[in-house]
Amino acid sequence: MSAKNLQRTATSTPPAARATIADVAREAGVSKATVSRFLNHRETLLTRDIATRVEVAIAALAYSPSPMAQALKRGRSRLIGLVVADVTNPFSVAVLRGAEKACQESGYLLMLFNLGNDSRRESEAIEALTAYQVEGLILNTLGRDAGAAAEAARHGKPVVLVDRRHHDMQADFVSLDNAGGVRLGVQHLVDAGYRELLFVSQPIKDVSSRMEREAAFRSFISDSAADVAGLQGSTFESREDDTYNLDEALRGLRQRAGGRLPGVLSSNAVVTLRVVAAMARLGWRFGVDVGLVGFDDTEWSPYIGPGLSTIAQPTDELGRVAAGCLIERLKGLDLPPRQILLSGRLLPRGSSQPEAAPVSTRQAS
Amino acid sequence: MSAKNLQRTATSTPPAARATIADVAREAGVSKATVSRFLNHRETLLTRDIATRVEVAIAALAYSPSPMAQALKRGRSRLIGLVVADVTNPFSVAVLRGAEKACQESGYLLMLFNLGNDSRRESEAIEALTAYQVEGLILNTLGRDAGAAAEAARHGKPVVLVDRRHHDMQADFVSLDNAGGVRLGVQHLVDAGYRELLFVSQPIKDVSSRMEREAAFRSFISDSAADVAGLQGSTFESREDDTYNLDEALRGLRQRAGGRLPGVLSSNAVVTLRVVAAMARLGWRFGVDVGLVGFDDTEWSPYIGPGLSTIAQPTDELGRVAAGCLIERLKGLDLPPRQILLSGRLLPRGSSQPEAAPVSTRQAS
DNA sequence: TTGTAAGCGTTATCAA
DNA sequence: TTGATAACGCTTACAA
Repeated sequence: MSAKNLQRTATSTPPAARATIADVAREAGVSKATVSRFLNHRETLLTRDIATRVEVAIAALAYSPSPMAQALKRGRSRLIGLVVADVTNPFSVAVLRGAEKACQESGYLLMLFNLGNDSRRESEAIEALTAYQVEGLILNTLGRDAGAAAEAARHGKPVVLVDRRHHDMQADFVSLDNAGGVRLGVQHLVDAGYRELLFVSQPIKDVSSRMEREAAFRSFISDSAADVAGLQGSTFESREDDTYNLDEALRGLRQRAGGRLPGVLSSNAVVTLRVVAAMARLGWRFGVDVGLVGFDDTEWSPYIGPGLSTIAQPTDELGRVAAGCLIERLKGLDLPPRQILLSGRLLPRGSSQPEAAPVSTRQAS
Repeated sequence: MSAKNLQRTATSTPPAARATIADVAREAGVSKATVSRFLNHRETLLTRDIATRVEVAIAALAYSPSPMAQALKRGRSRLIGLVVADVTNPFSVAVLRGAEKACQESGYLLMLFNLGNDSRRESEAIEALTAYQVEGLILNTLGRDAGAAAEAARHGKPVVLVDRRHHDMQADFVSLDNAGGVRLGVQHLVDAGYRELLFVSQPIKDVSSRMEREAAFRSFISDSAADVAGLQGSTFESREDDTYNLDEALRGLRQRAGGRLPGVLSSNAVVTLRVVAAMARLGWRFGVDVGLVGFDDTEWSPYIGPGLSTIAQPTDELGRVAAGCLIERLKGLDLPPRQILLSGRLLPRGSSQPEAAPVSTRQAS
């Protein structure tokens, strides 16, 4: 037993260093190369006797290889970089969660970089992450500064985009089927009798998912105009803290509706909350005064007013699939860029029922 | 200009390798050591002439040092490990956000490991993270399997605990002032006239923050019994999906209250949501039928019923302070373990007003 | 002030 | 089948 080993088993608290491959080699009386072979090619190439000696030594020293050193040597780090535009966004968190899980299951660790909604830092993030030799990147970002991600892809690092497309980037893309989700929501509003519809989103800028949802909304309205008498639609972009214009937009909506029922489709949970706040300010009731269906189901959706109808995204699934795509690529899958669109699920609740239901019939998800 | 450099500037897409210190040395016509000195000791030790040559070469090759190699050599990785019991928990996310920000500001990157509420994987997490040479750990975990974290600390890696104490662990601890928060909440309920109080929490097990809050609740009640006529308190542990017992607990509360006002103090956002669901099932109104103050302010708190009164935790601050503590230690600060308790803030809303207020007087945070 | 060389913990290429 | 030995990209004695 080596001195190091004694230290390790002793109950005193000297800052015991991790055992290295050299320690194991010494302990087992073999060369470092042999230990390395045991680790990487286990069954093949090794005498039974030697193998067990190494095995014992490894156990005795509680040795585990240094991923850092491995990364340096192999170029592979077992690290995956995740860049999110905003960790505060519940959607991002859910993706994060799914991705982290999938990574763990495949033995990868996640390095996280949060942009805090400052899209200028995107290349900084990608830079930092690639410096650490991450093997691939999952991006839930705007891709404003296209160079950075493209650069990573050019370095041969696979990239997966989640929810937000980058303009000119050839990469796997995982997202909700936005058009389908919109159809689900709008059709539901129409079926419930709402006719004057308003699509409310955050500023659309270059966020692909918002653009797609708005486009789908517009085309649904024009496609259905013939079949559904009196169906009208318009759109509104809500800015943070600009309560005035949102209130006005809702007032306008009701006015335009006239005798018809006014309904809102909100483009995500953040917007939904703003609409909720506006309704409270106006003293209006969901369903009765204005109908609502919103993207993103949250834990609190069932408990706001009569319950908020939502289009739930399979968020965990999105994260998991994104990580899965990446890991497939890392395993060598060589395919042209894929698009994977997952379907949303409509959860109808009181906010899309024109007649107020008694409180006790609220339905949870 | 070297061949490598040409590759880099060309617009074709060969998987251009990152420039290394050797490339820079060659380009500048100096030794690797000189380049390294320029990087680490810039001002001192270098001739003006050589320094600029190196500087130019670095710029030309867009060189940046490999943190992996640096880590291997120095033992320091500029990496901080964060282990959270559950990324789904909004509190954890908020801490995550604050911590990530502080880390970024100090040039550290965060490696994330989510336990998904499986506390048995805690040592696995710490193991994985320390293998990557993280310089320190931020733990928002139960610390059931005490060995792992203690091991890390013994390896000389500073550890900061957030929100949850580990039983026998000597480490910096950052948390809400739970006792103060409870006093804030209970005093508010008492002032509003509620007399029969119930503290509802998730199963307490070994979660220190829950234990502390319950203890504070109990002692507040017994301390105030003399001054406040008819003040009574009890506690209830709510299990997931066990709606029956929660409903019963609330019914019991109202029954015990008799002519007095019944009030609930819920121990975190998760529990608050369960209480909200129970109230909906029972068809009771917040404030009027049962008063409520809950730990954790959320974006949706103002919009549930008459608005939920909450005790807001300075979550971002907690994360930032935790990371700050760690970074101080990494810079060499040598102090005995500290406890840093931050105060909560009471946000009174309709749920703690015995008389129902008109909808329009809801106050947002 | 600069260069040479050893070494951090691995893996891979060669001989043996 | 096993063992030296040379990298991987960097830092740091030690020499010059």
